[in-house]
Amino acid sequence: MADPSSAPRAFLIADDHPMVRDALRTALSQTFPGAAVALAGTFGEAQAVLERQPETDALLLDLDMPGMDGLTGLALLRSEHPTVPIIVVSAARDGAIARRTYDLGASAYVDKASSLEEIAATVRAVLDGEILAPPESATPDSFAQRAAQLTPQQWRVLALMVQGDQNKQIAYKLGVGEATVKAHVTVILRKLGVRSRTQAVIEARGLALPQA
Amino acid sequence: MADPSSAPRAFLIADDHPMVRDALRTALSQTFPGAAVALAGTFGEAQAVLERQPETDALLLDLDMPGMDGLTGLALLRSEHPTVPIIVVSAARDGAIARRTYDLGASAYVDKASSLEEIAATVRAVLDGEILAPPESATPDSFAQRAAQLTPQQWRVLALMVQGDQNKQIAYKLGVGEATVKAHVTVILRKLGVRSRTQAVIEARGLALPQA
DNA sequence: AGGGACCTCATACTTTAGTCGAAGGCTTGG
DNA sequence: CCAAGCCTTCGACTAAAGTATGAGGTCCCT
Repeated sequence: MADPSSAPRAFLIADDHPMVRDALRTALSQTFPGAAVALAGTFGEAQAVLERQPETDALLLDLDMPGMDGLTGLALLRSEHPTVPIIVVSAARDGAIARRTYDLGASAYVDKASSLEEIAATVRAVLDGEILAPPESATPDSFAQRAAQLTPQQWRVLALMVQGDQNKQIAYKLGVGEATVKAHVTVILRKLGVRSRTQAVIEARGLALPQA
Repeated sequence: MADPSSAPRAFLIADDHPMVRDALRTALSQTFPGAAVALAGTFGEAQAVLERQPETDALLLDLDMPGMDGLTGLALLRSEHPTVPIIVVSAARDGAIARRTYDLGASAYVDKASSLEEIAATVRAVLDGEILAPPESATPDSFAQRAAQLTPQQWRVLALMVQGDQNKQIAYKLGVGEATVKAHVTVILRKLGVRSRTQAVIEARGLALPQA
């Protein structure tokens, strides 16, 4: 470990709690001297930062952030920037969620109750190329797996569907025609294995919040 | 106000997230040099610390901590140590909760999304003897209120909508015509103040699983 | 240069969703 | 009694959602 790999690291911390951001930034700065740490407090900010800085070495992502509906946002970031490793930092001590984050391509999952040392160690492991073991995907046909088949634009459409937007509004927000949105919706419904927009929204929301 | 009151301050931070504890401790140490900051990760620990150190100048208390049932724990601490000002630090951006914390004797309520500077300012204000005024009056019309106006049959329809059923299926399950179901849906949407079935389902599910 | 995945859009169509007006039953109070 | 109000029901109509087919464009990989 006597590796002074002075490659300057670039990180992005996405969390809506300033306190958590500060704590994580401090931890990363100490563990990786000279690292550039970007901060984002909303889903949109995180997207913008990644857009400007695609070479980010790791993204520490909080699932409970304004603008991203739980795992939907994670999936969208993953499909937009497949090369950026994402370390999910969540308060949910629910094992099921952890498993689904792996299904959606997260590199690691750490509980917010972890110490900063543990988190730093996890980041280091991810930078070393490890993908912390997905604990045996039990459900062979989980919704998360089906959802992982969506393309970036399809995720964007789904994200807006989940917010209750209609096709016309989605088309406007994405700057495309309504026909295009409909085409995407059709594919989304087929990929998710549901028969209506409402069912898709229910399932996608189930990604964010544990089932009832 | 040019008071270099060098009286060494004593604080207690009660939060189950180590990161949050660290961040708050750092903030307090910088704002109040020489301050003694105790930490607690559970309700029981907080109780023990207060028992040993009844002269605590302020307690920063997270409502979501193991051992205390939300506001119940706050009330208990208040009755055990009426002289210790309590600053509630919560993630719930629900105005109703904030109001109730004041009812139970909290000196201040700050959102976890606040910056460390804001929190430090709040602590200073409380030390100066202020009890921050319980702000806004009301949740003007919560979704629950709106939903309470539904008739029994409308509730049945909504319950099936929330499960992803289509009007035709709902009609069959309730033994009525599809036109009837549609009529109910129209009224439901108006009462809930939404413009589409999807939005109604989103809101209704948020009612069952209260969370962000 | 070709194949493939993705995004885009148009047109035409079927199905579902949602609105409007109206009727009948039911209870309540003047 | 009977009128007023609410609930339920429904048909006819308009709007939105979803499907099918085809097609043109970019980008990337081989």
